[in-house]
Amino acid sequence: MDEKITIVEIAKMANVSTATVSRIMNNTGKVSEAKRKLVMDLIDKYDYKPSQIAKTLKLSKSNTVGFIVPHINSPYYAQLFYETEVIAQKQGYTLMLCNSESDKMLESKILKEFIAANVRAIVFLGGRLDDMECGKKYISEIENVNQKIPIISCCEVPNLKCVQVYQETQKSSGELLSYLSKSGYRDVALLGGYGNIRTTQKRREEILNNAEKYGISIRREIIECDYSVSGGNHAMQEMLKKGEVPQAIICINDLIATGVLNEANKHKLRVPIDVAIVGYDNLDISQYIYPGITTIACDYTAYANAIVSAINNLDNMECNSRIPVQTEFIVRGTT
Amino acid sequence: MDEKITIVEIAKMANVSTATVSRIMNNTGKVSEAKRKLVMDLIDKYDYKPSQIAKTLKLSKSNTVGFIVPHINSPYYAQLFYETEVIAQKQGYTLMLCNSESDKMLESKILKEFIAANVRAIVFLGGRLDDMECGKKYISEIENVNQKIPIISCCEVPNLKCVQVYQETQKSSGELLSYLSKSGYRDVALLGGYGNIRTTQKRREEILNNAEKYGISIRREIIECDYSVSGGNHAMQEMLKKGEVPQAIICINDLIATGVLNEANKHKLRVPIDVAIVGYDNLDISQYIYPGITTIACDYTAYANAIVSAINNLDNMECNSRIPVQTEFIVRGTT
DNA sequence: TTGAAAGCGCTACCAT
DNA sequence: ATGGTAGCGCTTTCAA
Repeated sequence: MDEKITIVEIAKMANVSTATVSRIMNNTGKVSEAKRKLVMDLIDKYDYKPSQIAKTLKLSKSNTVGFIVPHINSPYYAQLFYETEVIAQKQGYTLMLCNSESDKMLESKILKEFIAANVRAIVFLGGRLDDMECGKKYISEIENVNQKIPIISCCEVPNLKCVQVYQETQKSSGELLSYLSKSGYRDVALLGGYGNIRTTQKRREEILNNAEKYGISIRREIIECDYSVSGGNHAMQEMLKKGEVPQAIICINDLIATGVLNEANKHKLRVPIDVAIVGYDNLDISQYIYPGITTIACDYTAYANAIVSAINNLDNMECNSRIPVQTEFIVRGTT
Repeated sequence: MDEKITIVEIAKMANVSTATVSRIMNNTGKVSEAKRKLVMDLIDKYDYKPSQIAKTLKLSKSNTVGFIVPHINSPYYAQLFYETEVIAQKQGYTLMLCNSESDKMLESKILKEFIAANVRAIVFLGGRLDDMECGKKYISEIENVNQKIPIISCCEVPNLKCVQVYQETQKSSGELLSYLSKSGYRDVALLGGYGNIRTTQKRREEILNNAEKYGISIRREIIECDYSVSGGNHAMQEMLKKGEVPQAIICINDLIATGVLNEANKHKLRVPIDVAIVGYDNLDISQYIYPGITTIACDYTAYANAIVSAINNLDNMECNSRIPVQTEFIVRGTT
């Protein structure tokens, strides 16, 4: 292993103090042009980069951001993390990423690790914040941590005191209903997800509460399933078993919609003639999977920008900020 | 913001020295049972967790690992990262994840950030290491960094002095050819990827060099495309335009295979009767997309275990270690 | 068994 | 314009 070079070595070689080197690197305070040049050359020559560890300890302020997702191998989280990291990286942040499996114990462990790592902020997705049945103590843990390190919740949680950045699907769900109505779909079913998940419940209610005014009837029964392609497969199998297929199925995300589409293909149902399919999120594959999934699209770039902006403005931000990110309704081949 | 509690506060409240608190937390040195209990209670009460930053600075050894991928929104990288993080987390590591876009400048920037963050090790995927046309200076940068921080290359790179963990597809590609032969596929094409990418070239050669002995003829022309579903779509369109479709298409990964499958569906080709499709990697969706993609499967868990083991054993490891991870040939509906 | 104190690499205050 | 130095929170050696 090579010796790691420090500010002391640079200072010695340049015959200046560490203070001067520090000033030069951070552009703080006046330094003569001669010394600046001398020191910069040394920095270049030795490819010196100051220790973020020491800097963080000294300033008690790091450029690291903690990111918690249930599982990054789910394309929605992967896409959002991707966009966020790309933007954050350009602004000098480095992201730590942990999978929580939506397990509250593990979430707590990760939260503690992030505190110990002195991260600048914590971006929190899924898990307890998305769970309406989550116990009070887990929510207050969030608020306690938020006293030490700002938490950005990517779920809208009433009464939770922390910055919240989330998708606003209200307008799009109206457009979806309007479109379905105009296209002649009257018998429509909701499918997938679980009722205790905030995001899911919100999407369902937006549909349920507005369908009537578009002359659409939503089936009473909602077949639930987990948020994956196989979830969609199973749910569609169940629907097929139970009887008549509706004219259109609104799946609670694109992964489930993909599973439903597969299952429809398998059973020789023609999409969208025999059954239309709609999803949410607009995953990358949704546009490439034949015949293309009609979806209420997340604007990942806007979402990521909102998150990074929030991180940048943490100091002058209401602890109660609510930052909605607008979605967009996109029509493709499945409707 | 709450005051962050430190070892000094704990020590004061317990009327002991910080040395004693440190000994208790780390189980190093003898401490009387009375003091141990006293201090432990305080630690619990205040939910105290020592600053990893200070610890890292002091010990010049962190529990952070740097992970570089071209783009985490690609399911192969997401799955591998996921498995690795889950295992690493259990062993006390925290992972930093950066997207390089396979951009060599950005890779260099990230490498420097990881050094500044004093990460324990760097796991490097894709980009320059997978590029046979990569200039010498970028490779020697890897070796230079490796002098300071161990790099684990997830690509087999001849002559590169660093630990290398990679998929070994040799055996599986034999099984694939044998299977295709027995199933009566004689006219087979390779499709997708780029010839300058090591992993791709290796896969192609394994097929090309062994097809004959199984009585299979591989088409001369390889239509290239990027490693995505849309890449597969386009490549298949091109193949369709050029003329007769082969009996089977070996796609260089499952994403491309998915695109090819979609395009086949779109053109009413029956899979596998009119054309059979094979992929590599065994992504999650490969088993759910109807009718299921036949693939040479990556064993993600084994791969992740190999990576974390390597991180654990870095000290007593040859700087030239080569750690192959065996793949498995899986037959599904597309053949 | 325990404590005092040096020092990890850096920044910023206080002098000059 | 420049340097000396305290101190961020921790571990570990040295003494007692």
